Amino acid sequence: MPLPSVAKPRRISLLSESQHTASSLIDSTIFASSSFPQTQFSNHPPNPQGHHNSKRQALTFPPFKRLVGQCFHGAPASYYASLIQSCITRKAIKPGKQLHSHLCQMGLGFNTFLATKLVNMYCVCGSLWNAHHLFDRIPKRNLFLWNVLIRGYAWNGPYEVAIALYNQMFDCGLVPDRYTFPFVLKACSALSAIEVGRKIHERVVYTMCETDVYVGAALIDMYAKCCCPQSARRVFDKIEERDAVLWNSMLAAYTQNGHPDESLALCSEMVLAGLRPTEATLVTVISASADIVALPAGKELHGFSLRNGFESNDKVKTALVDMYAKSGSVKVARTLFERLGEKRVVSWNAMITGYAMHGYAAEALDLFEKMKGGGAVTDHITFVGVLGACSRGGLLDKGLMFFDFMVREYHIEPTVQHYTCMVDLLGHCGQLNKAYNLIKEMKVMPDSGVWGALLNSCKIHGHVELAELAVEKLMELEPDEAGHYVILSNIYAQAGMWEGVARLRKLMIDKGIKKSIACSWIEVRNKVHAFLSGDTSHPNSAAIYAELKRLGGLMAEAGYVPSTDSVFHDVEDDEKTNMVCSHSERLAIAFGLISTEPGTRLLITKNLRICEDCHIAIKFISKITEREITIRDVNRYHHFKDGLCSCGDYW
DNA sequence: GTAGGGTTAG
Repeated sequence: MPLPSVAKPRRISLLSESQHTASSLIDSTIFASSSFPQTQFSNHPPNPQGHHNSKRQALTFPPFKRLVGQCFHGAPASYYASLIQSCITRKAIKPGKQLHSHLCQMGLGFNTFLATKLVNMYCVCGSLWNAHHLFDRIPKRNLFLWNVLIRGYAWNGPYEVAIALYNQMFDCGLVPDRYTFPFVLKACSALSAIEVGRKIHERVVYTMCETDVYVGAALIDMYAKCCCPQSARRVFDKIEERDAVLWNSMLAAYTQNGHPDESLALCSEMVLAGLRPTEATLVTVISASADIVALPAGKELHGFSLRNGFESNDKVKTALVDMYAKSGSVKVARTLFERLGEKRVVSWNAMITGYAMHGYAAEALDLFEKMKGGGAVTDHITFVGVLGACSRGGLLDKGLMFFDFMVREYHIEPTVQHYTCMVDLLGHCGQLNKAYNLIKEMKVMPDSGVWGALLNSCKIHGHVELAELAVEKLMELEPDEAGHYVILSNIYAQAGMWEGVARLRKLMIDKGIKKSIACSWIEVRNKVHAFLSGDTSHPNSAAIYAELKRLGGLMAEAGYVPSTDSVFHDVEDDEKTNMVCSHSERLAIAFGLISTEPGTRLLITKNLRICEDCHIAIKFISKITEREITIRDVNRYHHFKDGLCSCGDYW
């Protein structure tokens, strides 16, 4: 925003001026100076080139000091309040501090009204130490003051202090009000502190604030961040007069907790209830449609946003880039990405990770270079995309270089996701010991994703010892997940260690662990068709199996040799279907081939990780049929594993 | 006389 061009500070009598004029004066006096750095008033971090060094600030502030010294004697508190407000609006802590010091000289430093404004000023500027220090010295603390400080901590952290202050309020005989709750609940959201959050909810009910939309939205957000969407829904249902933000909060609660279908359905209800979707509504539900890989729903939302004046909204457009990229339409995503008015880090990340997800390693890395060249801010998610691209593309040297680059140049501490990419990359390239050493060096606790990446690599390279170690860790982290046992069993089978296969099978029976049912689905002409492994319930089942058999013959001619390593997993299903491998993704592909025009791209979604043999088979099918086939895992959505997917019933 | 809530990448 360009700064106003008033050059000289005016010297006038202020006592008869309105607050608005006082505010304008301080604006023009302090902030109009062309030498004052613009970044001082923005949310951006200080310029590393040091544009606002002490010399420049010294040049800027004297006019304000003169103003303070010459004009303020006898001014009413409301006048000072408006000056502090100017500092708050511009997040200008230095003039604010000067004003604070002046008020102390005038004996107004602990005036509750003005001091509360000053505490707010320090909070808004992120200087919680100053805010708290002043708070401690104010003799008469009212509820308003407590709320201001709690809000400061809820915005800036440490969040625990916001909760501690909330508890201290009671000791001082104060009762929280409808303003207190959203602040303290925000701190609970940040900490995922569900127990504290529930206690606060009890207090909300006790103080009859449950139907307030602001409190309600904060409660919904708290339950959403604590992975309790059902509790969020109960709050939502109790509020009769709902505004758009309340609806948006509930939509986000569903989207964030892996219920994109519920989010889309609720959005329809919102429109039927007569509410106009806002930017946040669209961003949330477009994100939901990306998670569900429901391209028709996503396209519909794209159309809706165009018709309702969001065509030039960059946040909505970024959500669309993400949706198209995740759905495999990377070209459409790129076109939209290029049309963005301002490319923010989120937009770059959506495009880079979209490329990485679908194996376009060169495009992802090329875009990353463009991002760096344009001087865009880079964050840890950018590197999840970059390292993911290297991992998918088998680019070992580049992956190692970027990992090093991220730590040394960008000072980004690697997260568990970065390590997962690196273990996957090293492991796939056969450097299993290096992958294991990297896990041992990790500063963060390795999760099931990291050990799973190592286990998968062990399967590819037949490394029994490390696979046993990885499964041992995975059994601790996810004791009921059948997939880990199955993979180890297959590794034993590959190595001819049949006693190991038998031992694992017994272990699974003893523990009562059943393997998850793999489900894949494909959308053809606006209808979703879902398939289970070995499924024969589809009306076109006979034609699907005939197509699979035909493909099997063509693939054999093209040199495809089915892998025999998956004995534990596959033989039972395949015996039922005359030895045609009928994994769910292959059924979905066969159905897609007989139901769509030649040349149509096929997008299959799968709820479990695709096996290596199907990976190879799909490459053959793609080559033979000249079709682009994309498989997307959505295995993070647990509800797909609960048997909800049956043919055609999903919608 | 001062204050409040939601959304965007793997």
